[in-house]
Amino acid sequence: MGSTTPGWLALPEDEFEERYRPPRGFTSGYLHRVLVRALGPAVNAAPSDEALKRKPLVLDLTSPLPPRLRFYLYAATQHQSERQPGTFKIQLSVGVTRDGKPAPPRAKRRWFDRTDNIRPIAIGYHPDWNLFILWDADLHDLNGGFGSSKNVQTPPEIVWSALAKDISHGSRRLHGGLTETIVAARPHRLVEALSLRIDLSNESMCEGLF
DNA sequence: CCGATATAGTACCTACGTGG
DNA sequence: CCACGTAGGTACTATATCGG
Repeated sequence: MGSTTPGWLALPEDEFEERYRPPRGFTSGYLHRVLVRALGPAVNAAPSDEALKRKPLVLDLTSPLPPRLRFYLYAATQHQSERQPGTFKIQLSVGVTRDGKPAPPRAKRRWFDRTDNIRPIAIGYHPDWNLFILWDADLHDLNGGFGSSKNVQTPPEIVWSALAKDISHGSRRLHGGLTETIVAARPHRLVEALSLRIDLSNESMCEGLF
């Protein structure tokens, strides 16, 4: 795997965009490639073409990041019709069943795949603004899993802040008094954002639940 | 050419918080 | 203590893209 050096990984930004970015709608292949490019040297082995198409994307990473993470990457969208203007959201449409990980044909309830103790990362990417948003995946499937296409939202303030400062984080209140921390960052600060994300997740796990 | 799957977008419903 | 208003979350539906 490590011997593979895909051409798209080395392409200049604009050329990559021109060649790989779909005109309308965003494919997993494109989004995953953007992710890998953003992580750069932090990625140990470039995933195969097959892996790039498949939904969650498992990447081998270098220190100080965990050796492996499982990315649930979605295109982040923004609606003016939303209650709170500027709110970003992603819809979780992929998951596994409670116990194992057989593909869910039409499973009512789904969870993130935690096989091999690989931490799931719920991440959204906004193609127009080149911004990554990282949610707390653990927190979302602790509520007995999530429905068919669960929406996960982000307060605009975190996004604005990230656009201004390249990286930012904030928290939002969930029902039940839980607090979810969200990290947003531009691609070149994504590695930092990931570290921060994991740090915050560990914190909330300690203080909130047990 | 047909079918399947994923993404985008909108609407509705419920919970939480604040004010009277 | 009750009522009203706002925000968050869930679900459904439509459209587009990809694969067979």
